[in-house]
This record gives sequence, structure tokens and C-alpha cells, in this order.
Amino acid sequence: MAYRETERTLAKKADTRLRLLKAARRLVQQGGFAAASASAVAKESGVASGTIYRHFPNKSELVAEVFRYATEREVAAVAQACDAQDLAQGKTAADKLTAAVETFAMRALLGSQLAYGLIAEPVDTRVEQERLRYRFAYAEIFEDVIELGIQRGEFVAQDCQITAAALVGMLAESLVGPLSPLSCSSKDASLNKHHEHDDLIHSLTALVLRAVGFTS
Amino acid sequence: MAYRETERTLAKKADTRLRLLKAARRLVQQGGFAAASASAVAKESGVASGTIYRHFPNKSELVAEVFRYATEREVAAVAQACDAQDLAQGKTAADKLTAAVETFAMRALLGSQLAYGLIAEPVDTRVEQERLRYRFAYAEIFEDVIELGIQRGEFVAQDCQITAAALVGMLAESLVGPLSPLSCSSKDASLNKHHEHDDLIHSLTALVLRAVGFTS
DNA sequence: CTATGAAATGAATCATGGTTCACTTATTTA
DNA sequence: TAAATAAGTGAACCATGATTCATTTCATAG
Repeated sequence: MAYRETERTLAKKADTRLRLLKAARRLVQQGGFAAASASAVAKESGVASGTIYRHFPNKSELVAEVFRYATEREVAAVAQACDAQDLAQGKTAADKLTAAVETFAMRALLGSQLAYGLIAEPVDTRVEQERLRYRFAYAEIFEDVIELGIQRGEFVAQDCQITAAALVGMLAESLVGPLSPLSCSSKDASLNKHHEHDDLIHSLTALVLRAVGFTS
Repeated sequence: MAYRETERTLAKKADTRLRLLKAARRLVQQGGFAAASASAVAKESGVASGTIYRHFPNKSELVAEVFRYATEREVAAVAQACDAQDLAQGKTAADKLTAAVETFAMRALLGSQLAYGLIAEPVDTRVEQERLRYRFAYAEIFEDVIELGIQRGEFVAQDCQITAAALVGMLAESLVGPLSPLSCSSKDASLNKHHEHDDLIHSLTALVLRAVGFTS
């Protein structure tokens, strides 16, 4: 015999795989999923196009993994912001919901290209599956908070699932959808951006609180 | 000289063009825009694929025209439902908004494949432009009603544009989005469909009224 | 050094679906 | 009927981008 996988070779393989994923992510962050063609990913990570298929069964799986990874970060951030509003410290369900919306919105506004990719950009069926989970994940966070708010008498009684889905759609449309102030936005050079962002976020939190029937 | 366009030839030409549009629409209603490939449209309307290009500069324009036509019907229906709630007859802005939401929702639920195509299905850039107008058109209807409601003291003061966009996203997501009760829906055979539809619509109207800060 | 298994290469190939165009058919007027 | 003009045809063509695979390079162990 004469060959066996060793730590070193294994590490190198893992490294190449990771390089591919990171290159793809970089491309998505810059130009959306459309910019992450197989050859572009290969070039960006400094390997040949065929190499992709040594590490992934097909391009969709590579992209799906990028999507999943990016997604988990986003959802985790929102969940964390939500959990950080500790009821024991006198915080309310409304505080939790507000934190969730603010976090979602802030992150979407800052990484707008990524947000567009995750939320709105046309993707193939395989990746659309991941997006489905992604939206469900958000909806579940909202659902839990809304349920909590109802139990605590902060929010009006309602079908939490429908409201949660509606909130996801609401945020998606107003933050990255075609009607978003961003995509419609003029030429301004990020001077008033902060103001605009803050205004938008305030409007959205107010809107969401009203939607769940929060009565201050 | 020896040839001139006459009424008959002109009519025949218009007829073929119309046949193409109708065939395309039929395909979209059944299987979304994905089902309306050039050759499918040609086959469905009983002509050769090349004929399409005698009547449209390219496929996108044909599809865009189908989209625009379908869209105008939808928007008109909502606008009309809205206008039908005559303030002089003691109706309120809330009545108008409710009618708009109900109409939007009902139509989306009944023609779900078309709704999916108009609202959510991935389409090419040219058609995406039409979708932009489509969403704007809805948003404008909502915006006007919200403004009216604020003036009349029915709704809370708010940024009407943001709310309007958010409402569009809300309806889109809960009616045809991946989280829609429909796409998640089980196997049920349209027996309880009506109930489900009604429940969903009631939830949505209530949600929307809360969102605009309507206080009954 | 050499045999062996795996990773990398990248030009060639495939798949999909829109678009072209040389040619045929239809309609109209002299 | 002939000339003129336009509509219709559909196989060939093209563009895009994923995928394959014969070949080469690399790492390991005897």
C-alpha cells in the first residue's frame, strides 16, 4: 500500500472547501447570488471550476450552504436581541418584539446586498428551500413573542401564526422590497442615511407594535 | 403598386397577436410564468415559435404585456372595492381599507397560481419592472386611504408611504408567500377551504386595521 | 524512487430556452 | 395572372452557465 488520508491532507481539503464557501459568500455580499456563478466562485477562490465539484455535488448545494450559514447568523442575531430583553428585569414582550424588529431592520439596512439576496433575490429551487426555513425561523421568533405578549395581556388576542408571517412580509417589503425607501432612494451620500435609517426603524417598530395590538 | 393593409388583414394580424397574449395568459394562470416559454406559448396558440417575433420584439415584452394586463384587472378591482365604500353613505376610511384588503385577499386566494405569478414568482428584469409598478399601484391605493383615515382622525398619525409598503408586503407574504397557510396547507379537499379563507381574511383585516392604528 | 490514491485542472460538453432567417404561404391591387 | 408586400414557419443558431472527464499535479508509504 502507499497512500492514506493524513491530518495534513484532510486539513488541506477542508481548507479548499472553506475557501470556496467564503469566496461564494463574498461574491453574494457584493453582487447577490447572481454574481456567484460557478466560474466566478472558482476564480474568486483561486481554483479551477472543476474543483467545485470535488467538494460539492453541484452548485446549488454550495450556494445553499452559503445561504444557510448567512441565514443562521441573521436569525441568531434577532433571537439573541430578543432574548436579551429579560422579562425578569422588567422588560416586556413589547420590548422583545421591538428589539427583534430593530435588529432585523438594522442588519438588513447595513448589509443591504446580502439582505436582498437572503430575502428577495430570485434563486433556484434548492436555495428557495433554505429561504423557506429562513423565513420560518423568523416567523417562529415572532410567533413566540406574540404569544407571550398575548399571555401577558400586552397584545390583543390573534392568530399568532398569521401575524408572524405578516410581520416577516412587512419587514421584507419595507426593507428590501421594491418599495423600500432604499431601492427608491435618491442619490444622497450616506449623510442623512443614518437619519433615514433611524426614521424608518422607528416607523417600523411603531407599526409592528400597533399591528400586534399593543396598547402603551 | 399591389398591396395595402386593409381592414381584414389588419384584423387578422391583431387577432393573432391577441391569440398569443391569451395563450400566454392561460399558461401563466395554470403554471406560472415558468410555464410560458416561447415554444409553449406558440404551441398553445397554434402558431410557430417564429411568429411570436412578428408581433413582439422579444419574449419579455410579450410576457410583460400579459403581466400588465392581469395586473390592471387586479388593481382596478381593489381600487373599485375601495371607492365603493362611499364616505357620503356614512362609510369610513376603515371601511375602505377593509374592502381593499378583502378584495385583494379574496382574489389572491381564488386565483392562487396567478397571484403567485404576479406577486412572488421569479421573473426576468423586464417583467420585474412591471411588478414594481404593480406594487406601487397597490401601495398608492393604501396610501390614499391611510391618509384619509388620518385626516378623519380614524387612524393614528404615521408615515403613510412606509405603512402602505408594509401592508403590501404583509398581504403578499401571508397570501402567497412561503409562509402562507395555502402553500403550507395540508391535503384538505376544499371543503373547509371556504372556512379557512374566511378566517384568514378576517385575521388579515383585523391585523391591517390595528396596524394603521384604527381604534374602533 | 516508485507505486498508489486523491485533488486539481480547464477545455469540452451539455442543457435550456430565446432568437434568427431563408423560405413558404396568404392577401391585395393592377 | 402577376407583382408586391406582409405573415407564418420551424429548424438552425446562439448565449449562458452548469457539469464532466481525461489528464496532470500532489502527497503518502513502502
